[in-house]
Amino acid sequence: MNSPRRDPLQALHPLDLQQRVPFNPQARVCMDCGVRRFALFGVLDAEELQHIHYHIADITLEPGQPLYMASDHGTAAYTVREGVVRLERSSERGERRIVRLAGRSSLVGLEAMLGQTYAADAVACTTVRACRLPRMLVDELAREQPGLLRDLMKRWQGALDEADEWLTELSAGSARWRMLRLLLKLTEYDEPDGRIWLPTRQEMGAMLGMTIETASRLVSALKREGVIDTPDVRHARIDMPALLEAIRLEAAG
Amino acid sequence: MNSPRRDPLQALHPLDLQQRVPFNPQARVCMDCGVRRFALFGVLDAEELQHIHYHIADITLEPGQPLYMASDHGTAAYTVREGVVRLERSSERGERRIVRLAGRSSLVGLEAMLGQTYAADAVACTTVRACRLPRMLVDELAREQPGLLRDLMKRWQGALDEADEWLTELSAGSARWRMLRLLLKLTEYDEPDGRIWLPTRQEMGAMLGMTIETASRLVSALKREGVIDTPDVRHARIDMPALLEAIRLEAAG
DNA sequence: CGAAAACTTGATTAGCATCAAACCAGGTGG
DNA sequence: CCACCTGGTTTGATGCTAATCAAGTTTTCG
Repeated sequence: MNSPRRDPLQALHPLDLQQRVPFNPQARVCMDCGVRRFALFGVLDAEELQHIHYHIADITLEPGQPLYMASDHGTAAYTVREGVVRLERSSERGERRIVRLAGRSSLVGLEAMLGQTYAADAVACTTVRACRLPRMLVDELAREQPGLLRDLMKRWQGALDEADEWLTELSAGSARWRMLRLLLKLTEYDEPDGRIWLPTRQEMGAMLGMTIETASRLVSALKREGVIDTPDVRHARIDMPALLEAIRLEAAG
Repeated sequence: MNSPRRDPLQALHPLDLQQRVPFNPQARVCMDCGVRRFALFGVLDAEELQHIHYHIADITLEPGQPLYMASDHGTAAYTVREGVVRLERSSERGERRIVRLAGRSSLVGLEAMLGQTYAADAVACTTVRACRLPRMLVDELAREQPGLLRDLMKRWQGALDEADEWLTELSAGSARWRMLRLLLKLTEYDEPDGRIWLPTRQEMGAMLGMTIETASRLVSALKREGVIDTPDVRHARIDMPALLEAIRLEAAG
C-alpha cells in the first residue's frame, strides 16, 4: 500500500521511469516530501498522487504568525513539515490557553474537513513550514481511496489522546510536576541535533496554567539542578536520565 | 436523508405498512429508540436499518459500574441512551482524573472502531442505559452508507471540542470559577424535570483538579448563596440567572 | 546606543491542600 | 425499633504553594 522504492541519487526521477502516467508537478513535490510517509498522504501511492488537481501551497511562518484563526471559516487542513505550532483558545475569563502542540508530520485544522470553523487559533512557535491541503482535495482523494478516511479518523483519535494527556499530566499536579512533564513532552518535538525547542515563559504559562514568574523560577531551578541546559535562549538540551528521575521523585513526594 | 414521517399513535407500525422489507426485530427497536435521531444511526433511514445483522445489546449499569476499561481491546462503541458516563484515566502520579462526561445520545468508545484499545475507563455516574454497537456492524453500515463516516468524524471532532473546553474552562482559573463552570456544564445533562445530576465531591475533585474538601466548601457556599438547591443528595436545581451572574463576577474579579 | 521586550529574583499574600474531627444518611443485624 | 456501622460530607485550624507586586537584569532590535 505504500510508496515504491526510490533512489534519490538517480538522475532521472523514478516517477518518470517507472510509471506511464502524465507528469504532475504537485505529485512530484509530494513524492519528494520528507514527511510524506508519516503525513496524511502516506497512504497514497505514486499513482494516486497523480490525481491531485489542486494546488498544495507551501507555507512558511515566523514565530508568532498565525496559520489560521478560530473565527476563520476553514477551507483547508495543514500538514506541519517543520517547526512547532501551538493551538490556543481564549477562555471566557479572557485568558489565553494553549491546548495542544503540533510538530513535524502533524495534521492540524482537521475540523475544516467537516465544513466547520476552526476550533482554535494555530500560531507558529518556531519557524514553521506547512502544506495547505484544501478541503476539496482531501474530499476528492478520499472518494478514490477510502483508506484516507481511516487515516483521518486515526488522526482525530490521536488529537483526542493528546488532549486527554494534557488534561491528566499537564493540567494537574504541582507546578513542578507539570513543568517536568512539559519538558518530557517537548522531547517529542526534538531537532536532529538533540536540542529541543524551549518555549517562552509566557507560552509555558499558557500551557501549564501558571504565571510566567512561576515558570521562570522552575526553569531556573532545573538549570541549577542540571536537568536542562540552555545553549541559547530558545533551545535546551535535556539530561534525560535526570529528567526521568526528577519526575519519579515528584510523583512519589 | 433522514427518517420518514412517523405517527406513534398509529396502530400498525409504519415499517410494516410503508416498506416491503422483511421484518427485522433489531431495526424496529432502533426505529423506536428515543435518541435515534440524535445518535449514530440518525443518518440511516428505515430501509437501511433493515440491514443490521448484528445484535445490539441493551446495557444497564448502576452508578460505579464500568462500561469498559482502558486496557480492554475494544470491539464496540456505545451510544448512551440515558444517564451520565464519566471517562477517566489515571495519571502517572497515580491520581485518577475525569477527562470528559458523556450523556444522552453521546457516542463513547469510538477508538474501538479503529481497532485500538480504549483510551480511558468509562464508568457510570448515574443509572445508565446504553446500546452496544459492535465494530463489525458499524463497518458494514459505513460501507453501505458513507454518510455514517461523516457523522463519525463529526463525533470525533465533538469530543475534541469538549476536551478543549475542559482544558480552557474546567482546568484553569480559581477553584470557584471551575466549580461554577462545572455546574453550567452539568445543565447540559439535565433531566426532564429540570433537575441536574450532582456528582459526588470525589467526582467533582477528579474533574476539576481539587480536593474533596475544597469541592465541598464551594458547593456549601453556593447553596448558602442560593445559586443551587439540593432537593436530594445526588440532584440539584440551579438558579440559572444567579449562576450566570456568579460566573460573570468571577471572571471580572 | 537606547528603548522595548523578555526574563529573573525577591518579598508578601491569598488560595487551596492537608490534617483532623464531627456530622449525617442509609443500611444491617440484634 | 434502635444501636451501630459505614461511606460520603461538612467544617475548622494550620501550613505550604504559587499568585501577586515590585524591582532589577539580560536580550533584542531599530
